[in-house]
Amino acid sequence: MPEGNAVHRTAGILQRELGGRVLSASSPQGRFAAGAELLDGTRLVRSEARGKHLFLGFAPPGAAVGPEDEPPRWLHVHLGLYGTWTLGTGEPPEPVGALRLRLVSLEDGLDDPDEVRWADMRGPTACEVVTPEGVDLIAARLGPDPLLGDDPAPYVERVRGTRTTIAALLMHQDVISGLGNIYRAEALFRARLHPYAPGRDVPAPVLLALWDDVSVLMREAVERGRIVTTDPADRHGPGPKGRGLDHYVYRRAGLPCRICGTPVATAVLEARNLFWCPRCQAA
DNA sequence: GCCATATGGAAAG
DNA sequence: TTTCCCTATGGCA
Repeated sequence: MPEGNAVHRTAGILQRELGGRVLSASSPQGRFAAGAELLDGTRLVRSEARGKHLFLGFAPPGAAVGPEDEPPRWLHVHLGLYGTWTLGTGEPPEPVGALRLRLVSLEDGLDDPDEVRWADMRGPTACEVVTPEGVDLIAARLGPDPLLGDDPAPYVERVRGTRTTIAALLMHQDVISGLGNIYRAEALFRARLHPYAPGRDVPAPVLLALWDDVSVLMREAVERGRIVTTDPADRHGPGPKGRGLDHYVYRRAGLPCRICGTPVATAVLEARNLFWCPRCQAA
């Protein structure tokens, strides 16, 4: 259930665990059988993320693919809301349920069964084999990604050019890519921005500060494997168990704002739940 | 253990 | 605008 941070993290893990290896690919569920066949027996040579999209580059096992060479074939994955990767070492477990794709390392001469690596993927919204041009086509639909160190100018320009609310725009992947519902709510709170402010009314320096803020937060989350947006000084007081102190307003409807105590407000915007503090984020 | 909910987006209608 | 994908988590019994 990833926002951009989790996708970038997964890309790194897959690169580390399976990168450079020849893999078997299968679709126990059957729904990706044709695609898996195209990848079966090829080598994973690249693992990259852009926004919430994951791209795995594959090349024939014998081909010399250097850092500059473009893999001829890519697996494009978008996990959507339910999708998930599960990785492991050793003998992969018997496939259970709707297993869309299984990748298993196939190195000749490996005696140690623990050196077998596998990766299972379930429930993705998108899972397809595409050409390099196909990758470009998908990337062209995406706005700048804070985790890639992109130039934020196009994002600022898009936001400043419309009356659409800032809360809606932060979720539009063609405006800024990688943010999801948690970062939307938390970044707006940290900026003390009202979610319904029209994009054109938000000053460019404020938009740039928000960009810088999520860049740092998301980078931390890639390392940590978990989204924490509260500053340490604000991480106090009674709260739900577990991750209850990680956020300022996300999923805290009706609970007191960590800063001012006002009950956190909620509304549905473009079919997604929105959370904000009506006092700290005054109109 | 059961049940409601959801960090998303594409396809269908 | 609604439906689908069909997993994982957290709260509660």
